[in-house]
Amino acid sequence: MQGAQVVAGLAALAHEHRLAVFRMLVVAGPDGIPAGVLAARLGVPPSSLTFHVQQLLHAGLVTQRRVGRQVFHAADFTAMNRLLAYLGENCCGGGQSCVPVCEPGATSQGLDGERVA
Amino acid sequence: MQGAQVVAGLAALAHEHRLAVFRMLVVAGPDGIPAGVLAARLGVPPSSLTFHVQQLLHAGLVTQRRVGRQVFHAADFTAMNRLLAYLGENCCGGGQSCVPVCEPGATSQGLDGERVA
DNA sequence: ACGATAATACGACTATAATAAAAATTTCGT
DNA sequence: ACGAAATTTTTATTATAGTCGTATTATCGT
Repeated sequence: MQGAQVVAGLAALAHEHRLAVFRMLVVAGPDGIPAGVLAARLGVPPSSLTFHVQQLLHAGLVTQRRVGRQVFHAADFTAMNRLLAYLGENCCGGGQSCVPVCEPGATSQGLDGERVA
Repeated sequence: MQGAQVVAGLAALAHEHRLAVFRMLVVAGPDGIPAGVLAARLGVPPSSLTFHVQQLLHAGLVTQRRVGRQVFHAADFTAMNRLLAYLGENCCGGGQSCVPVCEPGATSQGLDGERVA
C-alpha cells in the first residue's frame, strides 16, 4: 500500500515553510540549495530549518548531499511525480491518468501538449 | 493561487481517512457519495466522518449537496487542478507547467433527486 | 592545533489535530 | 404528529506538531 507514503508526502508539504522550501528546490533543480541559505530565505533559525527539512527527507521528497561543510538539498522529482500521479489517478473518470511526469535537467521537453488518447 | 490555500489543501489531504475519502469522491465523479456511506466504508463513527469532511470542505476540495436526509459529497475538480498545478509549477525548469487539467464527465446537470446507495 | 562556520541533536514548552460518546438537528414515512 | 434515520454539534480527552535556545558534531582556513 503506497497510500501511507502519499499521506507522508502530503503531510510533509502541508506546511508553509516546507512548501516554500520544496518549491525553492523545484525551481533550483538538481543542483540544490544549502541548508543555511534555505534558513536565511525563510527567516527561521537553523534548528527549525533542520526540523522541517527532515520531514521532507523522511517523506522522500528531497535528497541531501554534503559539499564541504554545507549540506545541499535537492527536490526528488521522481517522488514528486509519484505523488501527483496518485492524486490524479482516475481523475478523468476513466482508466487514464491525466498527470504527466516531470523531468527537469533534461532539455528533452517539447512544446506540444501531447497526452495519451 | 495563494500558498496558504495550497497548504490548506495539502493538509486536508494529508490524512489516511481524508485521502481515502477524496479518492473515493474522485472515482465517484460529480454525483458524489452520501456521508453515511463514506463513514461505513472507512469504518469510522459519524461524528469522526463529519470532522474529516469539514477539513476537506474548508479547504475547498469537496462540495456538499443535500438530497433528502442524506448529504452527498463530491470532489471539486477545479480545486484539485489548482493544487496539482501549483505543485507542478516550474517543475520542468521552464515557465511552462507540465500538469494538465482534469475534466471528468459531467452528469451533474440534473437538479432532481438522485439514486440512493 | 585553534578559532570560526555550517549544520544537526537535544530539551522544554505551547498549540493544534484527532478521536469519539452523547445530545441536538433535520428530514422522511406513515 | 410521532418515531426512525442521516448528519452535525458539543464536549472532553489524548496524541502529535511546531518552535527555538543551547549544546554538539563536522569541516574549513590559517
